[in-house]
Amino acid sequence: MAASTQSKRNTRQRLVDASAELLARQGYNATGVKQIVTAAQAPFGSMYHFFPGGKEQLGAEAIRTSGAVYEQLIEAVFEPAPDPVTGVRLFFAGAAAHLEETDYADACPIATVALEISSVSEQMRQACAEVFESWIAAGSQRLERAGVTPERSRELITAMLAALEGAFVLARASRTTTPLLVAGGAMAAVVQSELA
Amino acid sequence: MAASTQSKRNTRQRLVDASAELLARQGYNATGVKQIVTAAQAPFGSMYHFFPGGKEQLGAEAIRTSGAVYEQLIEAVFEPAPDPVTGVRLFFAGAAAHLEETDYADACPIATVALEISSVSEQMRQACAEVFESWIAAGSQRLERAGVTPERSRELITAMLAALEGAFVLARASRTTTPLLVAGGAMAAVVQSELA
DNA sequence: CCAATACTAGATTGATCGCTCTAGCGAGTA
DNA sequence: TACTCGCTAGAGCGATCAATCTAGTATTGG
Repeated sequence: MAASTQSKRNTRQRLVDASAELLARQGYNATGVKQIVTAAQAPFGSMYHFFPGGKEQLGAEAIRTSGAVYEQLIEAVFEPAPDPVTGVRLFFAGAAAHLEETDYADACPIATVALEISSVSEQMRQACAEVFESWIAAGSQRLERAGVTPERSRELITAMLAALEGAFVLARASRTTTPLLVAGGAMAAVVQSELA
Repeated sequence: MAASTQSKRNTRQRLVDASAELLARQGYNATGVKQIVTAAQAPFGSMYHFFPGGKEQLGAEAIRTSGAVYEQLIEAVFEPAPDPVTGVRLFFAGAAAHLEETDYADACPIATVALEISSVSEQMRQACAEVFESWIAAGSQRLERAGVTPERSRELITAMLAALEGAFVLARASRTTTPLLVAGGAMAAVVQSELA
């Protein structure tokens, strides 16, 4: 029974993980169900066994998983920073480095899907919205600890996330990391003046 | 000859215009060739007559056209502003209003395509990059006239465009205009401190 | 008026899409 | 051993994809 549950978890989880990666790199429409099960090394039949809602259900779960993983990642990057301002800089610089290392493939794991699908699938749109919301909430807490009011923290983090997402768009199109560095600089200045 | 050239221009142009609109709303992968010719009320055969490079060539041209149209639009929105700071605010507020009016369908005409396709089609990626570049160049000129150095203008406009694009992503996912308003406020502050 | 060219028209192709379906495997229970 | 049931396995469905192909109609220059 333990082994059975284990293998079940594995197959299911492999499907979600493979989806998360493919969705991040190619978006929703360009990713086929067949491609997902192949990448996950999962049997085709299992996909509709675990996800009777089909591609959409699997996609929504993959988005939420990506969201949770990246929330941890955000925390990890901010943690070693001595203050919020250098934290912001480090964060954008880290994103730039990672983007370049992956040949401009790994940007935001859900942005492409969010743009593609928000007007088509309410289920997927909601998943994306929840992930963004959780990121904003996590970031806000961090700023509040630095002495910023809750409302203002939320505004600043929302603006920061927007700058990050947009910089990813520009960076992927231009194959340059400058948008990330420049946007990071601008947002660092905003946070700076807020703390002063 | 005049009539012939006219009709030729019309059919070709209708294909480009219809593509531009569909690409903006649905992205590249979700937009079918059949859907384009139907929307353009153009004969299917004409599409491959005018665009032997197929969907990709038509897409690239549509992106460039959208870019040119929106560049005019940007200028028009900034024109009546008394100073750059209120110009920024007006711009983001206008984008928010328009997004809401179109039920969150009309955001950036090329962002979705840029994210979807930048890692797949070099031709399309380049078209998107050129459009972003032209927007940045146009915006920079405007800031330079307010007394900011060319390099700094470029940086500020790049950050502003990033904030705008990212705010669109968040706004479409959350079906809220607050990301646009908040990002606009943050960028207005940045420009403000630059001019002071 | 005729030949050449530009454009229209849509049937058709092969590939791929998401998904359903039936059949059977294998581990746990009685 | 028999039975159940979670899961595997993949053939195959109808639909749709981008693109090609052959005919055809206008329009043009000679």
